[in-house]
Amino acid sequence: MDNNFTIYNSLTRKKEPFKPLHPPFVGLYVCGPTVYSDPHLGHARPAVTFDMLYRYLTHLEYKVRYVRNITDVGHLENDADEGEDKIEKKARLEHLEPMEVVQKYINSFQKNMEELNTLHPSIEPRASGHIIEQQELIREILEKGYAYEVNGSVYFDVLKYSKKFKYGKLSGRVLEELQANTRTLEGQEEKRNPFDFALWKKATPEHLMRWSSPWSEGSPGWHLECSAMSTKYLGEVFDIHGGGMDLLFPHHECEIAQSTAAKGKESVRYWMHNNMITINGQKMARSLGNFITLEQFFSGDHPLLKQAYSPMTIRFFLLQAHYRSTIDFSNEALQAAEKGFQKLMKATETLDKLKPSLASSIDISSLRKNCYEAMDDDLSSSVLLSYLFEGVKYINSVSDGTEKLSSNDLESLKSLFNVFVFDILGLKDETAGRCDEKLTDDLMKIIIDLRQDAKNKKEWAASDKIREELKNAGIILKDLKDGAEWERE
RNA sequence: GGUCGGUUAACCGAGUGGCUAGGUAGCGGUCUGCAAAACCGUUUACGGCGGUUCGAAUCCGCCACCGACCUCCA
Repeated sequence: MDNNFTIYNSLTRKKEPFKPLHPPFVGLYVCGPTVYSDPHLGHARPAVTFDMLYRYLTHLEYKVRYVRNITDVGHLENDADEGEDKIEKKARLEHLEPMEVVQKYINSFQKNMEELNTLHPSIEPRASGHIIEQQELIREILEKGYAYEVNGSVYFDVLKYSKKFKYGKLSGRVLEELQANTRTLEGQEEKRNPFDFALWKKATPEHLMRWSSPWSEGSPGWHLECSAMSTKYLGEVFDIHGGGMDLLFPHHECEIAQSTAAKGKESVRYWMHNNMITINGQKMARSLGNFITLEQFFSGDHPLLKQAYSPMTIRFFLLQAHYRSTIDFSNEALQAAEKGFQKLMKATETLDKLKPSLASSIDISSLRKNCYEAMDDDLSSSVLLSYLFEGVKYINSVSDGTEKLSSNDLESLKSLFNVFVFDILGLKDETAGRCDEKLTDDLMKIIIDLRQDAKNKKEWAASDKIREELKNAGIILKDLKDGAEWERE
C-alpha cells in the first residue's frame, strides 16, 4: 500500500512518511472528552482534525480502527482538592447520580459531534468500563518495580523509571527542572517525589465513584485509562495517538512511561497534537471559564456572538487553519468562514448542472495532484481549500461559458469535489432537505413565471416587489439572461 | 523562572531564498431595466535591528511582544 502521506510526529518534531505497522490496518487512538459539561469549541478541534485524518486514511484504503475514549471516571480536580472529583462535584450540584451526569454529557457530546458531521469512531470505550484492565496494568507496573503502594494508593516511581528510560522525551522535560519547578501542593505527602503520579487512588469516605482493588477501594489514576484501553483495542504497539497539545504534558508523557514500564517498549509510533482555540489571545478552556459551547455557537445565544453559526460554518472555520496552529475566535473570522463555505457549496451545486464541451480549457489533473499533495503534507487543509477554491473558479467560469470542460474532465472534477469536499473534509450542504423541496420548487416556478410576465410588460415596480418580498422570506432571486434562478439566503 | 511555539496586508490564514496562496471585506470594470450572483482587474504585507547572499518575508544572530505547557484541560 503505497502513499506519500507524511505526518508531523510530536515525538521527533519532524514530518515523517506514514508507514503503518501492519498495512493495510491502521490503529488510531484519540483522547476524548471528560464528560462533565457541555462541549465547547475547543472540543470540536481534535474531533474535526482526527475525523479528517480518519477520513483521509480511509480514503487511502487503509482499514482504520479509530478508538476515542470517554473519560467518565472523574479525575481529581487538583491534588489539594482531596477526594472530590469533577464529575462528583457536578453531580452534587445538579443532584444527579454521577453516572447520570456522565450520560447527560455523553449525549450532548455525541449530538454535537454528529452535527459537526464527524464519523463515529470504531470504538468509544469508557474508562469506567475498563477498571479491570487498568488494575491489570497497575499490577504489571508494580511487578516490574516502577510503582509503589502507600496507604492503599499506588504511585508511579518516575525517578526509578528515569534511571532506565527517558522520562520527558515527548514534552522535552528534564527531570531536574521538573523537580525544581513542580509546585508543592497539599495531599502529596504520600509520594516519594512530587513528580510521581497516581496509578490508583484510595477513596475518601465521601467519594462516590469507587471500585474495589487489591490495594483499596478507590479509583484509577489520571493517565491510566488511555494506556489500558489503547493496548486492549489496538495492541501493545499501534500507529497513531492523537489529542490536544495541552495533553502533551503530563498526560501523554505519563502514558509513555506507563506503557514502557509495563511492556518494556513504547506503544505509539506517531504522536499527533492539535493546537488550541484562543479567545482574546487566550486558550479557550473550561477551567478558564472563557469558553463558548457548541450549542451556543449553533444558536447564537452568547454575549460574544453576533449571530448564530451553523455546524458546517464551525467545521469550515476549523479546517481553514492548519491543525497545528492556534485559531483565534472572532465574529469577523467566523462570518468570513460562513461566506466562504457557502461559496464552496454553491459551486458544488453548479458543478452538477455543468454541460460538457468537446475539449477542455482547464487542467483538472494538476488540480487533483495539488489536492493530494496538500493532504499528504501533514493534513494541510488550508492549502487544500485554496486549491478547491481554484476549482470553484473553474466551475463558475465554465458555468459562465468562459472556460470549457470535456465530459471526461467534468466527471473528473465532480469526483474530485466529491472526494475532497465531502468525503475527506467532511463538509455537507446544510440547505438540503430543509423542507418539501418539490413543492417549493413548483411554487417558485410559478412565482418566477408571474414575475417574468410583469417584467415583459416592464412593470418594474411589480417585479421588484416580488423580489423584495421573496428576500424578506429568505429567498434570493437572481435574474439571468434567460429566466431567473433562486436560492435560500 | 524552565521548556516549546508564534509574530504575514482591513480581518482570517498558507507558503517559499528570486516566480499571484486562498477566503472575507474594499475599490474599479463586464453583465443587468435595477439589484444580486458570477467573472475580470486591483489597493493595503511579511514585529524591530544587524549579518550571510547577486538576491531574504524566507537562512543566522540579537532584541521586542504574544501564547502554550510546567495543575484537571481538547
